[in-house]
Amino acid sequence: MPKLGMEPIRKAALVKATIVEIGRTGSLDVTVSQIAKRAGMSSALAHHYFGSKEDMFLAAMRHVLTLYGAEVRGALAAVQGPEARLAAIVQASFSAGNFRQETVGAWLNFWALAQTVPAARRLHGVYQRRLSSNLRFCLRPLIGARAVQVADGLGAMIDGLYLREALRDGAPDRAGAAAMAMAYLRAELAGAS
Amino acid sequence: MPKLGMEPIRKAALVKATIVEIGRTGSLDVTVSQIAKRAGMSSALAHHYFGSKEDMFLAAMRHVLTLYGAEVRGALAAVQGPEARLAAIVQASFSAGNFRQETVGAWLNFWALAQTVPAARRLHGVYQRRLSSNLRFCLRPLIGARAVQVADGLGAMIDGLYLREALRDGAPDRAGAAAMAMAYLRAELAGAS
DNA sequence: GTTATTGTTGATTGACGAGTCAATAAACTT
DNA sequence: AAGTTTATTGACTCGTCAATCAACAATAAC
Repeated sequence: MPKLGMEPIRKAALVKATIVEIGRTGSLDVTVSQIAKRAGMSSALAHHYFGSKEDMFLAAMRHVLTLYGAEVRGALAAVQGPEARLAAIVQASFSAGNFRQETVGAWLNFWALAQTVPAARRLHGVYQRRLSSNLRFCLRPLIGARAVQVADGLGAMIDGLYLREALRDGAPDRAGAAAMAMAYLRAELAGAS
Repeated sequence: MPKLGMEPIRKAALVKATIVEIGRTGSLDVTVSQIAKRAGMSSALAHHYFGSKEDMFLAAMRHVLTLYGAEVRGALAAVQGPEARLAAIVQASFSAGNFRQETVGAWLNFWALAQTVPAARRLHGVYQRRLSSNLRFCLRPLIGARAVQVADGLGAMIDGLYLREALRDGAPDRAGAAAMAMAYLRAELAGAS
């Protein structure tokens, strides 16, 4: 019973299933069959829409990064003033949407993927630079030249908190992670040496 | 020409080769043959000494963690006073021995491994707790109850800096990474709210 | 010098998984 | 209604790789 216009629906389902499956098993060694099954179709169909497994991974990574970017942009649109905007970025980074077990697990594996697959590395680079630029933009009026370093530091801390979340036993601690990043920020803003 | 007493030598060679090969390819998808070849023996011999590939990975991870732990312990033995000891831990974390491309690449993949393999997760947990405990011990006399949070924060930042190192293009920046961690520390120690 | 014990490998097995293909079926086109 | 395009899958190919095995070599033990 082939309805037309399935392509976007199936692709979206596959992307979602890829993220879930990677997050669930905590590994990039998921088979196309597993993903396809979770998305409710045959592996052949998955290959039909995405040429290869790598394409599926890249689409999934792009999706995760897009969601994150959208959340940050949304949060930024709602507030004004450098401090509030910084807080918004941090909050978005640890929002309920992004900072869940499966997504964080996927992140960790995408990082590993970026080590090997050039396209993944490029993708990661784009988003890292975008975040860095956002942070610098907010920090500059507050601490001038030190903005560059603090932006890098905050970025590293956020990544580190994601990493630790992925390896934590027990429930995710969004509030704790966000508080930790904010504490760092407050400390760096206070000591304006 | 079988000389006796080969076991420890071969095992050590395999462990080293495992780390190099994982770091070089940036992935856990290295074949036993690749590792064995780099260690100068047949894959069958590798299986003879380590029962399975997973055992090889675990031994390699254990080795990396042991080296790191030894470096920290060595650095701690040389200095006294909380501030100096904290600086020593940070320095050791970014020492030339630990903070090189291939080792950092291996770390990232071990993190991914810890997501899936319980033994790897336990191993990682042990070392994370040990580091955390070391940091808290130094921080307590300086900032009291806040020591717990700052120790966690510093740990996350160090992990984050490792992560970013693994995905950086270009030469490693030990000094920069260490400076960033120290800046965080200084900021948190200064604002003793 | 015969019998373990340890070291070593080439060849083989067995499983698994990515990607292809041929076939079927429904929907749109003209 | 004949032809084209899109959707869909079961079956198949082909390669890879972890793990095993059978055999051989050298040293030690008795």
